[in-house]
Amino acid sequence: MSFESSRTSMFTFQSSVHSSHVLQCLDEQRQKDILCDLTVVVENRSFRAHRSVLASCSDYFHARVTNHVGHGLVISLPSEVTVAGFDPLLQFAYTAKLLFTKENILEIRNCAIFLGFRNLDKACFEFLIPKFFDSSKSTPTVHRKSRWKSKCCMEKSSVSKSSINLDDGEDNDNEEEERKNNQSLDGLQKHKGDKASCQEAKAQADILRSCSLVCQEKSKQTDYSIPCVDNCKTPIKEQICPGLSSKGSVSPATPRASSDSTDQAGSHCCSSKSNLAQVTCEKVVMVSSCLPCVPSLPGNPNSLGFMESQHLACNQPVEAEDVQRKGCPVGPFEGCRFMPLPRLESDYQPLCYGFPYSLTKRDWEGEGRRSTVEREVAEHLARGFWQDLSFQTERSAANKCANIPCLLPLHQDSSKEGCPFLPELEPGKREVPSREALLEKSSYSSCVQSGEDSEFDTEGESESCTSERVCEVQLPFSVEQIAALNRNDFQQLLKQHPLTQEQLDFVHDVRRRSKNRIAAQRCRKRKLDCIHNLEYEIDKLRTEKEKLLQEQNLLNKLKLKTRQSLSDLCQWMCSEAKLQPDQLQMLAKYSSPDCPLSALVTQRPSHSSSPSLHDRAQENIYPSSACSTADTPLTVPMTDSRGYHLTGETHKVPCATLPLRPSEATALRRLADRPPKERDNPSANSHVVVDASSTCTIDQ
DNA sequence: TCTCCATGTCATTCG
DNA sequence: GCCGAATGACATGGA
Repeated sequence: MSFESSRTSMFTFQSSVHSSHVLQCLDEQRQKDILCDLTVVVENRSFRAHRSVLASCSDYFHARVTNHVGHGLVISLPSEVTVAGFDPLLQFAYTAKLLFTKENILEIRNCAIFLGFRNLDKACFEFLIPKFFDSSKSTPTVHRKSRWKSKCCMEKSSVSKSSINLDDGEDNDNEEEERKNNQSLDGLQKHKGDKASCQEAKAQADILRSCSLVCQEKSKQTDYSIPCVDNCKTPIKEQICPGLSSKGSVSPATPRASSDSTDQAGSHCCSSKSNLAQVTCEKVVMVSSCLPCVPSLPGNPNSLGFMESQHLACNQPVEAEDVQRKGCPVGPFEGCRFMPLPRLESDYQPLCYGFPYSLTKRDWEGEGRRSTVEREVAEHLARGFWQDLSFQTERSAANKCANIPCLLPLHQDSSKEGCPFLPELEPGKREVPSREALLEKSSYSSCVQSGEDSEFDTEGESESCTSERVCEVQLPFSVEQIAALNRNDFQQLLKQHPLTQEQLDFVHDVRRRSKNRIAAQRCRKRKLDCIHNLEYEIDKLRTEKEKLLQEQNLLNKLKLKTRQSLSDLCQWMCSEAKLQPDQLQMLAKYSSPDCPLSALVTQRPSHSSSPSLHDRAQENIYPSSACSTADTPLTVPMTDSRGYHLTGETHKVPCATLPLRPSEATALRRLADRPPKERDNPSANSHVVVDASSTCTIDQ
């Protein structure tokens, strides 16, 4: 398909359609029993197939049919292989899609291991089975190497009797003989490491070597539709990355009529609508081939769906961002990918041709909304794709690309490692093809929904990619560039690539929406952060408020006690001073209504009615918090039972500071400044000292 | 069937 | 006038 000449003039055309078309035709032939040269009997049920196809997918079949000449080969599989397990594998061999349910995945896996089906072990089973089943349950370990292969190609010390029979080259139509062979195979597998078997194997080393050579030769072959684990470094570009041709060019989107297989597979797994509804969450289709070009992204399990409905189109584009950023993904999963099946039977619609993945509308629209298993599967596969590259990206970035329907020049920034999908390119020479080359060699086709009705509403619409609904835009650069470049660089890019108005509109629209999408995400994140901050502030203020209220209550109590103490003190002083009513009124005049002195106007002090200050002090009515220490005692003159002062006797009350209003302080000052003779009080030597801070200190 | 939530997109405003 | 960012409003689909 390709030819090479000098490097300057060499061109390579690589069809992205061919492999899929061949596989599809083979499947159709199989269904019509055309050119089928093999009959596989499983549980008394016959399956017609092409030995070359099965040999390409299965080590077991490869070993069984390689040296077989002639037609009419009948291979009866042992009891370990069941119809439920083999039928999906056969479908997989012809469609690269494996449909399975939680119920039959174990059977499929066992059959796959037994038959040595490639591309299924780690990518499919190692993760899914533990996920499907309770982790507490012991899930069988999936062997990376098939039993058959491990025996035939790796364990050269053992050989089975069937190997001998395989080499005889005779048609073996005898079912009984086949069964014997199968039993031999089974016995070989079951008694791995068996000493006797090893000895027997040594005795038949030549036959084993023959088998080993067959396997090795097979591994070297690259013309299999499904890349092998062992030869993943040299897969057929066309098959694995159909949209990619050499030199980093991209072939036109792949028209692929795979709906039949998908529908058939879907109907196969779901015989009834009710059953379908029950198992949809667990039903996964695994697709091999082409998938590395449309990888899922780590941290973005939802990117499986990729395309929004608005962007669904027939020639679904390749996720160029991923390819660009990570290069051609080559991982242990060999391009396998899981896609949940539609949840409803009605969703089994004819698929959109042109894209290597047969996805229904719902599959593509399901971005961001998948079940847990689906997400985990996607994450698993995504990690598998990129784990070696340690690629990290945010979901936004994934969405950014996932929603942008644009075919891109692949491997513009491929992995530094050798990209097996670009075997013709030397490292460091993977350049972005020129615009002319791109447009000439391939179609960087981007199907963009031109209208609002971008969904595949009907089956007919889903199959058709009419020009009324879809406009195809070819771009010489990637969507990632469109979205990621700054303004100047973006303008520079546009200058470098003269675009049509349609292309410009598309590019600007993509850029605008991409920017806006990210902005919206930022905006929402800010909102959430703001809300969280406000909640924190609210809690903080509430706590502070409670604290202040408690302090306020304490101060109120202290205030009441202090006022009461002052009132008592004033009463005592007035009684001691024997103030006249006019004098009391004068005091009240300078006091506020809530001043204790105002009570004196209407209430004549009475020695008997109110306890003396001494008594109050003895009762320790003064709050300790407001009382002074011994350094600032409140010295109260002692009085006798009649109220007269006992000259020279004082009593220190542990309260010194009494908050007074200015008017009160003034009144007290005047009272204190009265000449002793004006006071009919023998204790003329007692006086009141009022300091400037309006606190009253009574001293003698 | 309704509600909630996440997300993308559009329209608008502002710098 | 263009562009980017921010944001409200709306639509959509899954849970």
